[in-house]
Amino acid sequence: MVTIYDIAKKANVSAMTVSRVINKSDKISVKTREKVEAIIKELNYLPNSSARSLVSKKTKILSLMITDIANPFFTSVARGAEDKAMQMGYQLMLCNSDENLEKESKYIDMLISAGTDGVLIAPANDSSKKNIQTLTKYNIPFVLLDRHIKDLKCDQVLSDNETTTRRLLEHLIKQGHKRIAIINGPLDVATARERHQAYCDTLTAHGLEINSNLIHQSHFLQDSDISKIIKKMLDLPENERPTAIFATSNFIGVDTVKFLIKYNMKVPEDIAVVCYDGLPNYTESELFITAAEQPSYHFGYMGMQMLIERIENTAPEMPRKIVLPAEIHIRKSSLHEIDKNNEAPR
Amino acid sequence: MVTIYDIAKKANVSAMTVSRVINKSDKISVKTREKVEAIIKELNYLPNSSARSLVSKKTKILSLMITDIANPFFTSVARGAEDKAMQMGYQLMLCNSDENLEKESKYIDMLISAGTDGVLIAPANDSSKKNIQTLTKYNIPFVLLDRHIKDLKCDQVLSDNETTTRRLLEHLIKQGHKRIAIINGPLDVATARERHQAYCDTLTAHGLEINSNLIHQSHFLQDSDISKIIKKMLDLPENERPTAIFATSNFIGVDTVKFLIKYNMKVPEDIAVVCYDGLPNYTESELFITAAEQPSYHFGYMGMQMLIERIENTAPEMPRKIVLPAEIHIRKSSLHEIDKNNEAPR
DNA sequence: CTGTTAGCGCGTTCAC
DNA sequence: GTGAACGCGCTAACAG
Repeated sequence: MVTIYDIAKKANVSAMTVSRVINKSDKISVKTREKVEAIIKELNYLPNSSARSLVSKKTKILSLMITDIANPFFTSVARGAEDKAMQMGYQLMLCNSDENLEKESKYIDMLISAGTDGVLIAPANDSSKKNIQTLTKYNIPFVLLDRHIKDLKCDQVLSDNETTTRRLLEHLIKQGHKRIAIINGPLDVATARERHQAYCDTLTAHGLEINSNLIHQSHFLQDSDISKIIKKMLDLPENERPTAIFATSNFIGVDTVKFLIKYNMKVPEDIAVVCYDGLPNYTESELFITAAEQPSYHFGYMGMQMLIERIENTAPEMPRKIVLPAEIHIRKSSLHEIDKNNEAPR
Repeated sequence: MVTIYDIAKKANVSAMTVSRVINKSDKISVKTREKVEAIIKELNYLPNSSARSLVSKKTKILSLMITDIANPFFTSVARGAEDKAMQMGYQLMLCNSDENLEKESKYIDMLISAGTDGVLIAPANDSSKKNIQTLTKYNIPFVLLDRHIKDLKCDQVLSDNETTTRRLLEHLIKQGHKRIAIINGPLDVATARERHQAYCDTLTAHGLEINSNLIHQSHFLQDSDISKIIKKMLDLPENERPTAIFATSNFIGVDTVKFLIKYNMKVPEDIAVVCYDGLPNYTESELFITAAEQPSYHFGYMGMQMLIERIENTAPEMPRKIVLPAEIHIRKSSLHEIDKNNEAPR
């Protein structure tokens, strides 16, 4: 391994001078700088980050903690985060918590041990607060991604859950739907809770009843057990069955449609579906599900930007909150005027 | 920051004893071990990886270099790689080269500087050899992923390009197709080259002519300019037009179908399509494109496993080569007996 | 402008 | 079983 001493010896200068050249100190004569730089190139010298970090307490490593890289939302977040990190001269450490607190905790410990400069984190759920406070104990800056945590003062980049949910539901209401179900993630996750609240508020505001038979929780991972939930709702008497379903995540939305069809329901004729968050259009066909498309790349990109600004002390003292709007794309899964006569009296 | 000295002082032992406890040395009395362990827990001590690395020359950081995390193939690879790394107590550094040699080179330098213990790498192209040799110069183990590089002795986990290509084409040939086009990635990428070779070999073996008007190269990123290529082929006289197209990657396949439809061609009636590598089925509908589905998760998982075995010296001296088979899924895009009379004489 | 000294936190080496 | 001294590669602080 080549060290600054090897360079120093060959250049007839001290190690300190080499260090100064590497760190672009300006108090170096042009002649020695050029001499040293030439030898650095010749010997293919690359600084040892461990040694540097030991002194500087900085690693130039940032971390991204997400709950599932297989979810296209987070894939795109990762892409954005990585682009920004790279651009600013940082490396990115990737961590998948699988919505699991213990895994998250283990990762946090590893990240602290590795000396990460900062963490962009989508917490598994509200109890992640404890894991995040471990970061605080070590003075490691972090930015909350997608999922808010109560009473945690920090930078965050979030989705506009209230507005987006309301707009999706009002689209359904405008189509004549009165019995709208929600299939949600666990309520100890902020996004699920906020979407739940907005769901209740919007129905109430439009004079619609909130029926607990139409409110269901699953989870956000890919194999969420939607089948049972659908079955349960289809078993309701016809005049209590939902005529529309609000799915609060991409995977939930896809599975909802899948199982509706499996149980011989027509979408949107029998039951309409709208979905919070979209999926990439890989297929040749038109997209089918009405979805609130999120700017996922920017979640990662802007989250990283805030994190780096925080680390490099170019950010204002005050915590910043970025709320990214979603774009509602109305598609076939919700485009069907329901038959008003079919509506049973309440 | 808590150090072993803080622990030592509180436990009335030397730092060395603490170090031995942490590293699970057996030459420690049970009593002191327990005392030290209690204080470690109490003080939330986490070892400083930089200091450790400086001494041990190991970081417990592995790296994954891929060309695009937005490509579902690599997303899944990343998932597999991360799972294995985590399981074995390593952290994963993620790098996107964007099929770009310079970006790849810059990343390699960063990784060396960061002291990565090993790299699982899908090289951008044949010229990546130089970047990879930099790793060798620093004695950093690596495993080639997906893309072979000539005369590079190393562990590799690859796709069975020859067999898979042949089976896809023979399926088309069996359907009666005689003019089969190929839309490929750049030929300085091993997978593209091998699929090209297998394409030529298979056609020849079946007595079909190899027509340069039906051989096209684009690239593997998402916005590959397939439109022009399709247009060019549709501009051929009817009796020279392809009746089927072999797309050598998932994104190419999707775009091929998309633009065929855009130019008013019916798939598969006018032109059939088969594709090397699949895409996740997010939609409610049946998948459409006939595809060779690759076990992408295992590319990552097994690649990491080989890498770790190499690092921990539990691997045989000899380089290992794992070839993972793809599963051919025949779907609608290629299920149409072509009209034999429509075949022009040659 | 350049060099010397000391120390970052830990593990290796060699004593006891 | 335990401890003291040294050095990993680098940079901050000071000296010249």
